[in-house]
Amino acid sequence: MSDEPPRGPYNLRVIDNCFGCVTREDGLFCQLPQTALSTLNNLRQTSFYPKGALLCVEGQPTRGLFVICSGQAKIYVNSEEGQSLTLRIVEPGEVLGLSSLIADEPYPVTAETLCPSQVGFLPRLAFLQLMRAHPDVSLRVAKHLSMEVSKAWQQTRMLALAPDTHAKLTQFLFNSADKHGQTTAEGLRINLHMTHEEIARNIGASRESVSRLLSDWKQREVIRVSAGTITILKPQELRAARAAVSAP
Amino acid sequence: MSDEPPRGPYNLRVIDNCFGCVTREDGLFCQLPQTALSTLNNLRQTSFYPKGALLCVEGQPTRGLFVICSGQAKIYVNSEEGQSLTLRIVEPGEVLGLSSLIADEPYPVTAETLCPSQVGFLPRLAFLQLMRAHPDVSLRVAKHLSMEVSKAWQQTRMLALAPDTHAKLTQFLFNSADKHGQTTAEGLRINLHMTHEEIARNIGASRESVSRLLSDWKQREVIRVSAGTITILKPQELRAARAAVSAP
DNA sequence: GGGCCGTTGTGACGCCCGTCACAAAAAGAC
DNA sequence: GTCTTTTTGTGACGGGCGTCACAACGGCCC
Repeated sequence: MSDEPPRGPYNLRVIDNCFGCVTREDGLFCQLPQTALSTLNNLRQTSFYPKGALLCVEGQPTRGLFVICSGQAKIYVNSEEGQSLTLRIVEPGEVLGLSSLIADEPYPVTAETLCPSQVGFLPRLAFLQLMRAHPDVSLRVAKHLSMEVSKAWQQTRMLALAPDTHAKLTQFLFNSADKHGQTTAEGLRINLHMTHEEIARNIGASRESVSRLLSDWKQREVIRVSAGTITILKPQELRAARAAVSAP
Repeated sequence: MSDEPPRGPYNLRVIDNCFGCVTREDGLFCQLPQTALSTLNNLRQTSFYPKGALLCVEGQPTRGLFVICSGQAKIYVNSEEGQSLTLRIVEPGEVLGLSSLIADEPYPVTAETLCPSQVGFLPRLAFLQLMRAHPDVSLRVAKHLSMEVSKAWQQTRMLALAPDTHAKLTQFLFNSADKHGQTTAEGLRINLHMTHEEIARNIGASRESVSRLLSDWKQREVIRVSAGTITILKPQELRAARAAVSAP
């Protein structure tokens, strides 16, 4: 179509200022006074990254704040043994690196784009000045960080308190459903474009365990799997899980 | 001594205002302008709790912010199966409940005093007003929350990325050493007034595993244990651990 | 000192799950 | 289409660790 707006690198739809960006109502920078938003818009630099680009690397000094305008990024940490644990997927409108920027610490995690993405960047000092100049920004930052704390504890809870892999995978599916799920006649449909390997990294388990559990559930018709989506047919049976396993 | 100040309940030394309290340089409320500190001092209520008192309970609405003036509290979460995981020990000068207050969520954790403690309390709304009135407070809150985020991720990392219990216990000892440790001629001395059971809860392991590991290390003279203190005699051997186990 | 209770030390057992190995299937590349 | 690479499905194996069980030890209060 000739009236389509021009596309940027990687054929991404370009988001060229912060004013019209209403990706999320609860984003860090949404609903700020016009003056703050305007300053913000002048400060920001925008870049386009291919899939697999590293936005920041664990241990490197915090240069600034990233805002995912479009696309997705995953944040993860690596153990000495080489295995990695995915902590969170950052969606459009969300920010990345806020806590380490303010605490003045190195990035505690690595962030990698999952698909071609447009990413805004705010240099560290500029952002700190913005915070000082606009108390509203500080308040929003505080609120945002609170949500991060809450998510972090939830994650810890999920990983450490789950009695077994089964519970973790179940939890993971329901969490994903909360984010990208939709209720259909059949059941809860989840758009999950992840390999078993990636799921395994999210819950701190091995790829084989994930495969085994999923195929077991498929056989028992608790879930249905098809190209990138998982449908939970019997949610209650999934939760009951442990009892079902010990039954004959 | 007759010139000792009078003691409060539980024979605690009473801290009766925020001005002289210099427990920590990096506390949430330290180094604030006098006006903010003064408002703060007027708002706060102080209570004394015995050992084992629950300051807040997981899932309950957030009533306000706690400040540990003296004593200690542990924060923990419970799994459905009844086992609990200790997330952190809150020391004098630190606060508790900040993130859920700002995010306007229920307390995500339970907090319990570990010994008789003096605890300050700031009601939710009063604190939010204070934040709005004093941008400095917002900034400090943001900084504080950043540190909480960083601690939370570290914890997650420790719990989920450790290959085995050995690694977790080792990590736990070195973390404790960073907090309460002192270097002596023998080695790194740690003041740990915790039972094996409590340690186990900190690292998400069973009491027996902790006992077994510690007594193994005692026999091999890697550590020395005496009434409430553990001394690490051979730090490098502790870290090497896994290799040593598979050796004949 | 004796009794009681909380803590610690250890053995036995079993199961979950991580690892290795390899085959089947699916998805791209050309 | 064929070839290659990635993803998925399963079997076998073994080790770590959680659980149960019980004994030994120590502190504390009468």
